[in-house]
Amino acid sequence: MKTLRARFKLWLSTKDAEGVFGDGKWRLLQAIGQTGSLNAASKLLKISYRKAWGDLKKAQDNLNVTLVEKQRGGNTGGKTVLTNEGRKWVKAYTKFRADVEKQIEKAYDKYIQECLR
Amino acid sequence: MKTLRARFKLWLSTKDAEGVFGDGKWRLLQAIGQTGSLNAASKLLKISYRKAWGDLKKAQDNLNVTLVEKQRGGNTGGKTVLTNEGRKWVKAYTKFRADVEKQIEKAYDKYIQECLR
DNA sequence: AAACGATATGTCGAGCTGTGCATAACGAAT
DNA sequence: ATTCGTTATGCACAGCTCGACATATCGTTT
Repeated sequence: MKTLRARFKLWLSTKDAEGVFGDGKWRLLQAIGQTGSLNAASKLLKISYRKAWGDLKKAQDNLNVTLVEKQRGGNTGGKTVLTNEGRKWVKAYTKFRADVEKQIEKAYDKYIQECLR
Repeated sequence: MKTLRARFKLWLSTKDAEGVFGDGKWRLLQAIGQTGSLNAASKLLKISYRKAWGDLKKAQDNLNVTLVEKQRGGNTGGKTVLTNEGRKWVKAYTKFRADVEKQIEKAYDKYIQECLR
């Protein structure tokens, strides 16, 4: 038996749309929070701007929540910053995800490790 | 805000191979247990025999565990049945998965529901 | 008004995964 | 020996996702 480790993906869906919020969008919001720009955030995460933009749109459209405030123009070209709502989501998902990860580790030790002994 | 629900994917990986065991392979083993045949199992799950066979191989190769006993030939053509080891894995993963699902529900209620109120 | 950099959005191609198809190999029962 | 249904395995094709390009738009600053 090789050494195993539990892995997971976690996300939220609505009735009509799958993957409305998850790790990717969570990281994106965090990066936006750090950089104040969607463009910079995409570079930070090493994903295409195209995808970052699409992900953000998908989240906001389906959740009907304003996560960020976007602004075009200006000498800096524009910016994208988190709203309070957006920050609240980041915080909530951070806790959610951390808790789930921990529980999975525990469940793994309890049920899977058992089987390998 | 639309109604949300938490979703997840769960699986096990080794250092060299990703997705060595997970929901798909778990269901496959269950189906093999029910039908006594890899071919029948793939039909039951509505996946191609090609994939079912590949999945099973991947699991066994990477886990170094004999999950099933395969037999070719005979008037029935052949069969595939679970070994004790295989049954043990099914049971362990069943509990593991159920536990994780429950914990995720709880974490969702605790951290996400909170945010939406 | 000109310029600059970020947002906004469509499109084509590359990569991955799974399905379908084709073909062997197998071996107990007849 | 022939038959029959299953396991075994390669390969070409379809669908989907994401990345790379290509533009268009916007609006503050100079």
